[in-house]
Amino acid sequence: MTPNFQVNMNEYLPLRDVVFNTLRQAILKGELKPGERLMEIQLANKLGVSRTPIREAIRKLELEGLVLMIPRKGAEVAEITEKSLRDVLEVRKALEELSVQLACERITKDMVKELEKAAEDFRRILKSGDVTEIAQADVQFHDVIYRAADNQRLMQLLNNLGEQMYRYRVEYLKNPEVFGQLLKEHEEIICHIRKGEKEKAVKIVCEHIDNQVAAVSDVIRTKQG
Amino acid sequence: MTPNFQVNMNEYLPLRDVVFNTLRQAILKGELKPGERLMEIQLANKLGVSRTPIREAIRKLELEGLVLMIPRKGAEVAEITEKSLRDVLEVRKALEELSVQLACERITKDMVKELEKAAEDFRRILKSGDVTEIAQADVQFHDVIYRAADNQRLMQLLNNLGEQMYRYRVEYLKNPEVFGQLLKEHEEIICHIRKGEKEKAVKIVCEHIDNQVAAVSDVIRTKQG
DNA sequence: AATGTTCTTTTAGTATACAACATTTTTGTA
DNA sequence: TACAAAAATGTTGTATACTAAAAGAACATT
Repeated sequence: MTPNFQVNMNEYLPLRDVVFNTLRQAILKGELKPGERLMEIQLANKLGVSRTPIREAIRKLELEGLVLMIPRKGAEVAEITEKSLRDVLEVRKALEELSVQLACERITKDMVKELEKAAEDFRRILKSGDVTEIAQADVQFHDVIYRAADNQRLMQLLNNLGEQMYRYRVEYLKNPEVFGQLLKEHEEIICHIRKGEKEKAVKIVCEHIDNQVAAVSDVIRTKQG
Repeated sequence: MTPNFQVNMNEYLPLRDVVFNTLRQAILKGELKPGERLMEIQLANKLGVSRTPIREAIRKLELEGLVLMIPRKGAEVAEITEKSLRDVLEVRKALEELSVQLACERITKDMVKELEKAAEDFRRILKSGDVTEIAQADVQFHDVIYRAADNQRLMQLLNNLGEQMYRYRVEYLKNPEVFGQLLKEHEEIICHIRKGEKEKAVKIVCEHIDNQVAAVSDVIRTKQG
């Protein structure tokens, strides 16, 4: 179910990737705040490694746009403005549309079953009320759609864009009113995908994202204002 | 008068970025072929630097999908399959659509002028017949549209996706029949953007990309078959 | 007191050394 | 001759040392 987290004990992970994931999570969860400097020696000591893996991890974060490099000065966590978030969401909407369109065309019987199972899991976890778990279950559901779309590159980009919004998605889910809405949207999406009704499925996804855009904008404005 | 050191600052590029650009160009131009191993010491000697900047450059190429890392083995130039290219083009089409849509909504008078100038340049360079220059002028034209869309993230992704196709775009342009077609499409796009005719502009762009998909697929099949 | 200069400290940029691991080759035995 | 085990070779992964540059503090000069 979760190929990304099925960690094989025999599988080797270079330190740079461990550091990369650690720093990324820290940034996305807000533990490292925008504007904060990332000092190599300090981070190296804190994580118990040398500067080399730290540097290589920062190079990757740089290309992801999560950190900003200032020549001969160092790296700092990139600022997140309302505009930068709007930018991300515009792109994400276009790509979510594409993924659901492709899923309609390419989904297999097995994938439909997986999708139904993901929706079932989501429904169950929704009752628990644990925001983190709900967010994860929501990601799972969308991940099945991404895989059904059968486009590696698209999946990679969507995962990336999704993670960029991590902290805001959690805020958004703290409002229990959206639960029912989300569930309904999931059901509708499944229904349309199963029947291959491309236009209708795309329409639902658009609304889905638009709702998020509105909610997230609220969160941002509230935080800043 | 105190000399201005800020200009010098801007001219400074870390070695890793020089290496990054160099390797990237080499891969995109086909000098480094798919499957070829990237050995750090060898590259370091060749470029006259130490291993560190080479490694950091490879980290960035890795995240761009241009090289594939095999743990404890090293980096190799990523294979380009017909499927991986189809994947890229599907995403690119969705994002080009988005960019032209946004451009219709947001373009300024100055930008319209820039766009006309870019089209004019393209027309002029087309006559020279130099494929590399034509490709560059085409990129310029699209770049103006990207900027008019006023979405940083979108621009970054489109530039990246565009570069992935560099070598195939050049092949595509070797067929002089496409020149007239391209020019016509540019004119039409400008016309529609100026009038803010979103749907029509999007339609042209779709055709534009679809043509490229067909042409590139041909090139791939010919090379492989 | 304000300003300018120099020295110290800190940090990134780069090179190199060393260890862990994988692959290949060689050698010994059946 | 074939096959397996062990050594040799080469490459990456990680740590550290060295250099250059920028920021900040202290001191001197006006």
